[in-house]
Amino acid sequence: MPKIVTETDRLQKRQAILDAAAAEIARYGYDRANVNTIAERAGIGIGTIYLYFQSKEDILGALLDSIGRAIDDIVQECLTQEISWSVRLQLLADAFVALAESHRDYLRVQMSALHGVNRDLGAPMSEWLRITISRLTEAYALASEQGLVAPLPPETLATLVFGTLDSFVLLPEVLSQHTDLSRSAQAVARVLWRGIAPEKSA
Amino acid sequence: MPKIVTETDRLQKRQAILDAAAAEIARYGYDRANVNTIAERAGIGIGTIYLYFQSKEDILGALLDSIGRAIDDIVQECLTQEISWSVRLQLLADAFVALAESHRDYLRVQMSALHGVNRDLGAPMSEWLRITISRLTEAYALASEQGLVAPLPPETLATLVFGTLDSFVLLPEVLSQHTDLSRSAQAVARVLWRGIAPEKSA
Amino acid sequence: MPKIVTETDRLQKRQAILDAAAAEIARYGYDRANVNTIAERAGIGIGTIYLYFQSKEDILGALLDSIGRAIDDIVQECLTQEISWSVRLQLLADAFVALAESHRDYLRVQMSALHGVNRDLGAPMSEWLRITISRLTEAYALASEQGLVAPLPPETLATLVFGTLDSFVLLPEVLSQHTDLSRSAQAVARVLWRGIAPEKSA
Amino acid sequence: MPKIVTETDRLQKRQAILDAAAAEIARYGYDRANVNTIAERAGIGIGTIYLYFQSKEDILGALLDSIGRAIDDIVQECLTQEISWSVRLQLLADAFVALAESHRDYLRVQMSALHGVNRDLGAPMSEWLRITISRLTEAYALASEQGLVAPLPPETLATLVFGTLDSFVLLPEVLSQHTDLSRSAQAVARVLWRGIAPEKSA
DNA sequence: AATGAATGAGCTTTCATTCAT
DNA sequence: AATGAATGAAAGCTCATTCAT
Repeated sequence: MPKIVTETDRLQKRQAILDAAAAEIARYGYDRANVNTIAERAGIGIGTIYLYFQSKEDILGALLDSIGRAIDDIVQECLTQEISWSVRLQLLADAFVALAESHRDYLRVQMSALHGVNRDLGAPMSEWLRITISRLTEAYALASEQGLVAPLPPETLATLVFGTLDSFVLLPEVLSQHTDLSRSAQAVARVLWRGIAPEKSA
Repeated sequence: MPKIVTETDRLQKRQAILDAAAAEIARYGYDRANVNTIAERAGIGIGTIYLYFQSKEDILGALLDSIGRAIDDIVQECLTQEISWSVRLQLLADAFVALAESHRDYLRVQMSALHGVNRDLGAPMSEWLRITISRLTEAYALASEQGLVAPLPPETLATLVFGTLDSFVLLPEVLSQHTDLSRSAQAVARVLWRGIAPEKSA
Repeated sequence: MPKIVTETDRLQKRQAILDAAAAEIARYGYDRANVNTIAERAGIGIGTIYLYFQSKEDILGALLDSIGRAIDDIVQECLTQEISWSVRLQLLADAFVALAESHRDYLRVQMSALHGVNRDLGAPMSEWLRITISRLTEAYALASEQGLVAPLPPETLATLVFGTLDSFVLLPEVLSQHTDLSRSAQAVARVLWRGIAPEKSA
Repeated sequence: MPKIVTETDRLQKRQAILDAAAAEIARYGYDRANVNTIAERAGIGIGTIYLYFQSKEDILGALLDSIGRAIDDIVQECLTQEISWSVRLQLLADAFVALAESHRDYLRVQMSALHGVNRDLGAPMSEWLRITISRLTEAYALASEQGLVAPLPPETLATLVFGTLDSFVLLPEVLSQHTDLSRSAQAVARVLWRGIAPEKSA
């Protein structure tokens, strides 16, 4: 009779590995994150890691997939709702703050992949990024046609949204400042909205 | 009789090492950049590197110092001039584009340090960042008092400027898009200006 | 109430493990043969292997014992019969061919142990080898006394018989040649017989 | 001025590594031979091994190439000389004994590759084997046409020569017997000659 | 009796750094 | 000053074995 291991158990352990990996990679970067340490953090043996993931790179892939999907969900959710773009931006900023507070390590891993590691390792991330950006671009184009927002080249939109929103989590950490993210989010959302609001003149 | 090596020679060789290192780190990330390859690229022997730098980390430090100073120079230059903030933002964006085009590798190294590697390694960079940001913040605060721009929490300003401007170089590369940076810069500068322009007094 | 497992069941399962192990070791060599794969091939769980054998090394021991005994049986059978040495050699060669065709994997494992792995692991095999060789040597000495064969140092006999007969299976495989073993056996037996036939008394 | 390392130095060090590797592989088999131990035996650092060889497998390749070429040289030398096949066999046997005494480890490595390790690792060896065997076969066929030796299928010849000659070194070791190889060689050469001598009857 | 998830010792290989020349 | 052969710590990964079920 085999040891009974429920699917839930498996998923929990898998998640424990991912969390431990995210913490290590966030702190030391992908290359310096040590698989032994990750196992230790996750409270399991080294070999066990390789029962759940094919390789260290595979772990990174899973992390990037997870955070990439989370961000895309947020964006999708914000775009789906029938609200003004002013509110939408606010919602988006708030959701980013929430994500930053619940999954700060994951967000830092994404950043790390975006800039710090070998390009091909970041593939799972840039796939999501492309999806999310095209989602944003499409919605924005529609709103622009309806005169709800000022027209904007698509790449500018992406730059604004990702460049700005991602910087929330990051800069305060790098500068060792302790900022109130929520307050900061409101300010940024307001600036962005004023920046993209349609021209008032008739 | 020791070979006479002029100060100029030394500086040229040092610069060759830095350029080679920037290229390697930009391509592979700090950890995977190979000191042997850097030496080869720079056209010198491996041992020679260690006559100019204490360690690989020291090279990174010098790179970050160099790019950090360059950015600070740009910002300082932009803030010094007696121009409207609308023009100033445009100038700043253009200067970033110019930097991205002349020192793309250095900029990518900065990004890599900002997100991808061990916090300690990024120290030389965050020092410059702090200097530059406080310079910006101060100037902005003054402008805000004079009613030239809308009031804004300092951390929001930093987020906007760095988050947005850094994203110029980056996102197109990650998404494998070929964008016209200059055009994009103009759009972003305009949006930023509209975002921070003072409320029109009725 | 413990499950009733007949002795036959045990032996069948044991044999299944041995066959699977022989196949794996023949293909990959002892060290690279994977116990997991062996279990899978045998259609049982990994843990079960260790109910039948103490260790991987123990499995190898059993294999070597099995093939060693089989070869000794063949030699003993050939030596027991009342036939001329000319026919005896032919019989021996044919029996080797039959063994090679029915138990090729086992034979390859023996070879692997003879040359490829740690000396200690080969102990169960060299024991049988010694027995078989002394059996051969003894019979040959008797025949030599009776003038049925030319006198020969014992180690030469062993070299000839084992060196030659073992090569049947092997060389064609290594050289990726497809040979008709039976025909080859006849030729070798003839050469050997001519080689050891007694000097014709003038 | 670079450290002057002569080609001779390089070759000596390379040879030291090969000798150490041969000793380790001969004792423990390829898979269990430890690269660290090989380096230690060779009196160098671990990293140095990888300045001379690409990988562990590459070392094995060099060993097999070396012993394969040595054997081929012996066979070629024996076949080139204008002597009777009776003497030729004697010469061959003696040369094998000499090789066995000067390069026993190499010979055991060859055996190990022939039987013990994954087939593809043995590629460099079977190439030489094919060359040597076709050399032998060709020469034998010619002699056979001239009536100097009895006709024999080519694969039988290969079996006899390699199977027999290789067994010299091996069996005594496996059986832990101390044999006088030279005396044994003579006996075997004689038997082989009688076995392949042309039929006397007109 | 049977299972297979879990383990961790041990392996090969890389690469920043040193130092004799 | 300049070199590059030599080094060895440290890393990711495998797989024989155990043991709770």
